[in-house]
Amino acid sequence: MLKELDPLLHSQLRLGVMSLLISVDSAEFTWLREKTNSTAGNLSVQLDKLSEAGYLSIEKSFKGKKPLTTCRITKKGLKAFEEYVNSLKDYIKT
Amino acid sequence: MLKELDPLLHSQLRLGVMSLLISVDSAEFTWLREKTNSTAGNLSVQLDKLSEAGYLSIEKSFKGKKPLTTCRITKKGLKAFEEYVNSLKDYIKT
DNA sequence: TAATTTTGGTTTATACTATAAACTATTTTA
DNA sequence: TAAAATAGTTTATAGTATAAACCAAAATTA
Repeated sequence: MLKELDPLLHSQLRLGVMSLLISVDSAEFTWLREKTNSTAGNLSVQLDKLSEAGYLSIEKSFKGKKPLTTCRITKKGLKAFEEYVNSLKDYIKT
Repeated sequence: MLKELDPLLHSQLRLGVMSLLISVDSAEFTWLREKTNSTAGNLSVQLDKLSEAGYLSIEKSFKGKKPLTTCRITKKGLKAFEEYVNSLKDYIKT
């Protein structure tokens, strides 16, 4: 029987964000936006969802005088990501 | 830059169906329903979508006196699946 | 044999989701 | 100082996944 896929991660943009975050210490909102090629609004919403789930932490500060949103994957997020990938493998092994 | 993920395949149930279909010659509705652990209604809708996209073919016949829906992946479907998996790899390589 | 349940689905209503458009506040530029 | 750019957030909407409701026939049961 095929496993369930964490619906929070089974979304192109959120998965992209998590994927990017696992390979860096932290990432700025604007960088994530560029890398995922998403709109700011969509990214903002999806970051909130991941944050509320405890999959990433968001820190709001300033870079000079401009707002700066910094994201970091959490332990919980990493675990969820790994589990998701693991479940997904059943679906994509050809 | 992360690639687009074919939205038709980026759905748990549809991906599950396609995943099952690549390893068999053909599959009956009821078998797909059991394997994916889905409701008949949901499966019916998702099969229609895959069929309309040309990703699978649906043949309706009778097994004895009972209706029988048989599904087969198409060449187009196989190609789309392979492309999806390929794109997905960028997201999940850890 | 009449009523009930099961089988094998389809159609449809609804709740949820992703997404972009509209907006805010500040800063930079012309 | 007016206009445009930056760095986002909020919100409206279109699209999607899903199950509930439904249908017809067959099988079972009483």
